[in-house]
Amino acid sequence: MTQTSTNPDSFLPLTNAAFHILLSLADQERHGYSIMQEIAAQTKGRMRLGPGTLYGTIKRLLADGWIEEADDRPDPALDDERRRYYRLTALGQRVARAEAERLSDLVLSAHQKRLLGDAPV
Amino acid sequence: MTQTSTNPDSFLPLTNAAFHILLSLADQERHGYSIMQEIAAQTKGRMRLGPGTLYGTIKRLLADGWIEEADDRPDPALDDERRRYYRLTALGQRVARAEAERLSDLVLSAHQKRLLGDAPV
DNA sequence: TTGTAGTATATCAATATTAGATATATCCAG
DNA sequence: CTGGATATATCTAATATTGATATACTACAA
Repeated sequence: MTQTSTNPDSFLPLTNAAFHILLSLADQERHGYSIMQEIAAQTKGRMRLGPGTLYGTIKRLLADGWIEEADDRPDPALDDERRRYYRLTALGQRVARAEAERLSDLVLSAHQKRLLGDAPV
Repeated sequence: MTQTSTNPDSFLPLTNAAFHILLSLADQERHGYSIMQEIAAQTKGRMRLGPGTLYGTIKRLLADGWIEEADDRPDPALDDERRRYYRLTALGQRVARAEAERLSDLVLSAHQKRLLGDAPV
């Protein structure tokens, strides 16, 4: 039995920081500092990860096998040797999708309870 | 200046337990045990609050003024004297709505990054 | 070349949150 | 009259988060 059949639901719910980090890596590899900036930009500055939360969570995500360090580095001219790039693993992608679905259900529920406007039934 | 102008965004993000409890109270008053059952039902058993999380979080929500105890009790024939009923305060409703909007943005972002299917642009 | 703001990673202690165990007691159906 | 579900509450251990602190490199302008 391969790990592919692991049910990602058993890992939910994710912490806020963990989901934000996985989401920031969903479309491209990033290094820690870039993850931090992406989250701040994506949330219009409302969500800010301090270094403790950022690197602490990254360490945990690596240990859980949800992200991995990428060897391939960008064009050396644009690179900074200090950086450590990360990408989602297959498991990490499934966990992130499961969490996104969970949140989607929650948002739907908020519409049904009239907490949010014009409910999509 | 009344409390009505307080910016609920400053309280975000909520913990998972806190948002689930607020959401369960969005459409009706409930007592603790009923909140627990509603959350389990709403999430198809995926999210379960233990008594520690449930009553601990309720205590915190009361202290923050996001929920309050309701004096009016249902038809005595259907009631159970042990129960303590809660309802959202005006502030609690605004906080819950702000959090729901935050989650809605996250879900949108997940669609845009192709983590979830058929993105609503 | 020197300073300094920004980039980049990392750890630590204090605080907050959660889960599960334990406790106590009531309600209700059989 | 008894057992299982209902109902609230607290405690401890495990986890998670925050902000401070630390270190060092990079880029740029004075």
